[in-house]
Amino acid sequence: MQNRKPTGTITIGNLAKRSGVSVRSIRHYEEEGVLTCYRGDNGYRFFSIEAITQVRQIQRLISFGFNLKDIRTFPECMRLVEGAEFCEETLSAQQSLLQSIDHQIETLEERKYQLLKTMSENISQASSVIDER
Amino acid sequence: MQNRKPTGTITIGNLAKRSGVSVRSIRHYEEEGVLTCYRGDNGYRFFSIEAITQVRQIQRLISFGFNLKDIRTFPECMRLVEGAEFCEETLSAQQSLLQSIDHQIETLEERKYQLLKTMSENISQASSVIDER
DNA sequence: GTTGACTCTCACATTAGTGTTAGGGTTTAG
DNA sequence: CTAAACCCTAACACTAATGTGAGAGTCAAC
Repeated sequence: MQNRKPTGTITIGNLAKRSGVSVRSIRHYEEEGVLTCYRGDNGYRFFSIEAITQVRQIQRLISFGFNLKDIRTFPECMRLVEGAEFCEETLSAQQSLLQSIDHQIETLEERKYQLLKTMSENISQASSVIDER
Repeated sequence: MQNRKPTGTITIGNLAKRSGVSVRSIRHYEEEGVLTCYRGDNGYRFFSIEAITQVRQIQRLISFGFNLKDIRTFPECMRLVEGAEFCEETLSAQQSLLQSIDHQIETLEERKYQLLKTMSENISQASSVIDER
């Protein structure tokens, strides 16, 4: 059991409790290759302590609008993979992330503008829905 | 055929061409109850000319982030259903729509802020979680 | 040595809009 | 009459993350 559970590692349930992420999601992250783990000879997953921050980071990236396929391509340092040091790729990855967010904001601003336009048209037109052909 | 195709109506393919919305989507809108049509005795759907603006409006509402279930509950005037006049409900519906968009923008601004914060911190956070058990 | 708490894999459900295909009627033009 | 071009219903696929449950193995404590 000592060689089955490498020292300094935690089980999936433990990781789930500590990170606040469901066991199901963690398994999914691991299956999708955005999270690594050791496997005991009983098949159990054993995660390093760093995985706690990793899964949180993954959920943060998801909340940014990325899917797991995107995240998998990110530099390891950005995913906080253990052993990864700060790397140059992080900056450009974060910059494109920032760009993506800005783009989403722009899209929403455009929708807002269109809505306001529609609203002002409704007030002036009020009943000109008899056109079109 | 003249009584099968009521005058002033168009077929689904025609509506698709004129509105730029796929036949499949139009059928789906009709099935979901956000779009009305007549049925010929051959089972064909016949839409009024106003449906052209209606399906465009539906897609606009979808682009605002609403689903068809939401849209179905909207006042008819907001969905531009034929015969509907301007009504008071439209304004409040549009206002909550506006509020929803503003909320989404706020969320994104927060994410952007968090990202910028992360970017400025990212050197120091790799080894801040050494608490075991 | 048995029970309870874990873990594993596999697989289907959900949400929503849209694409696609199959199999079969209908209309229209030549 | 026939062929092209429409239309119909029904049903499954896709995307993506997560929930849920079955059936089975494992571990720890009493």
